[in-house]
Amino acid sequence: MTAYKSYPKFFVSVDCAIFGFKDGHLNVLIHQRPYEPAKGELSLIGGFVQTDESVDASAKRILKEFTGLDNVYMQQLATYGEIERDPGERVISIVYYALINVDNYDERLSKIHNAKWVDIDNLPTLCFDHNDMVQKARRVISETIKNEPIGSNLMPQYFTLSLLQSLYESILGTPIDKRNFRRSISEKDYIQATNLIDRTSRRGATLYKFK
Amino acid sequence: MTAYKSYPKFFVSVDCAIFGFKDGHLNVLIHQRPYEPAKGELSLIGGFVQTDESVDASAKRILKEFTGLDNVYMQQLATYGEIERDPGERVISIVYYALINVDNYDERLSKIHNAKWVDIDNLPTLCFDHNDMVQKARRVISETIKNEPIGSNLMPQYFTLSLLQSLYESILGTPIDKRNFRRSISEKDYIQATNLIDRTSRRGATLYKFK
DNA sequence: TCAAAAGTGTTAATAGTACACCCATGA
DNA sequence: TCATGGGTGTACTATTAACACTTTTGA
Repeated sequence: MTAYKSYPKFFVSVDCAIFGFKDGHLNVLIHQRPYEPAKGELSLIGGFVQTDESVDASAKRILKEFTGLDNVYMQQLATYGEIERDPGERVISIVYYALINVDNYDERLSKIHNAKWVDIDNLPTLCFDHNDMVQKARRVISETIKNEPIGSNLMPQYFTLSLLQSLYESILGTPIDKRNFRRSISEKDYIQATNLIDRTSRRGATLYKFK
Repeated sequence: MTAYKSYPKFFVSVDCAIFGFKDGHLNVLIHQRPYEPAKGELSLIGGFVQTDESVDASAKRILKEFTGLDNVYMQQLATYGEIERDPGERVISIVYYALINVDNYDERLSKIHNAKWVDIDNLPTLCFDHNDMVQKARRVISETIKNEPIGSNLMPQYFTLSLLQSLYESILGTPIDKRNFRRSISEKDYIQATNLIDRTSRRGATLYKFK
């Protein structure tokens, strides 16, 4: 029926750059590779595509295994296909990035998988081409956050404007003027004030939520 | 050495959305699929990744086979991984888009491969998910041309400003004011006037080239 | 002489950037 | 009382959008 028989087949993996906002910085979830090659080296979260799932479904499954989360903002980033990118065997890797609220993240799973959050500005050396993947994801997120309210995926339900600003600064990697930031956010109409007050600062700050 | 043995392998193809500027419109190169499934249906240019080439190299090889061209502007677009996207067998497809100067294109190869140019605004139904691929590529090209001189890949060596404007209009799918277009192009400093005059219009128009 | 495409500036609106002080409160 | 982070407005600059007439020349 098909004429494909003579063509080669490949292992296809999915790697996920999972981002969370933690301690005022954009963080990415990494773990120690549990198998050879590069066993014990630091790696993005990943796994192999199975025959009974689409590539998108594979990415969702892997994310759920490592975080316990469903219904997460996740986008395909790029495919890495160099012959020797994995020194063990040839693996073509399709990379996704996800934005999660770290409050919802299941800490028990992080224990099981040896996973930890690392500040994107102090990223250790990861195995293979995984550092490239993270940097590329960050560039895409930087562009996206200028036009879309993707911060809603990273913020807690209620947050102060200062915290939201620190998210933007951490993603963009540049300081932002407080007054300009507040004006541009209020013009965009993504968020709304609540009656709640954050009392961790002396004066207290209005808590906002995404619409 | 590796723990991958138990994972499945997949056919991996590359599909190329090859764009050219022809008769005042953005066109894409399609052909009739030469093998089952969907033999005879219209399709983007494609082929299978081989073991001795990276995915990028595979895309370049396929482009060269169908157009005779090397050193072409080509970018990875996305990977399509639905289980049933190819009704014959499961194939994961990595899509690239390329921008070529149709004057350099080898017409003999188009005969051999049954290839033809079609206006992107009158795209016929293509096999599988190929129409989605073309639309996605067009969106990316639209965004890119606002900030980068990628028109240089599509234009003939010498061109009038009216022709360049029609390229932008065809890519963006919207009319552009002539004076605003000329100002914005000249501010960007991508192109330079030559001494040559295009004589196909009565008055004659200055010919430009990309720097 | 006229049809057809080439060429050319100004104004208004919008978006983005720079910048500094007072306020409320808990320690 | 004072240190800390919360909150606020204005002026300038750059970018984008809207808009119409004159020029050249081959048929």
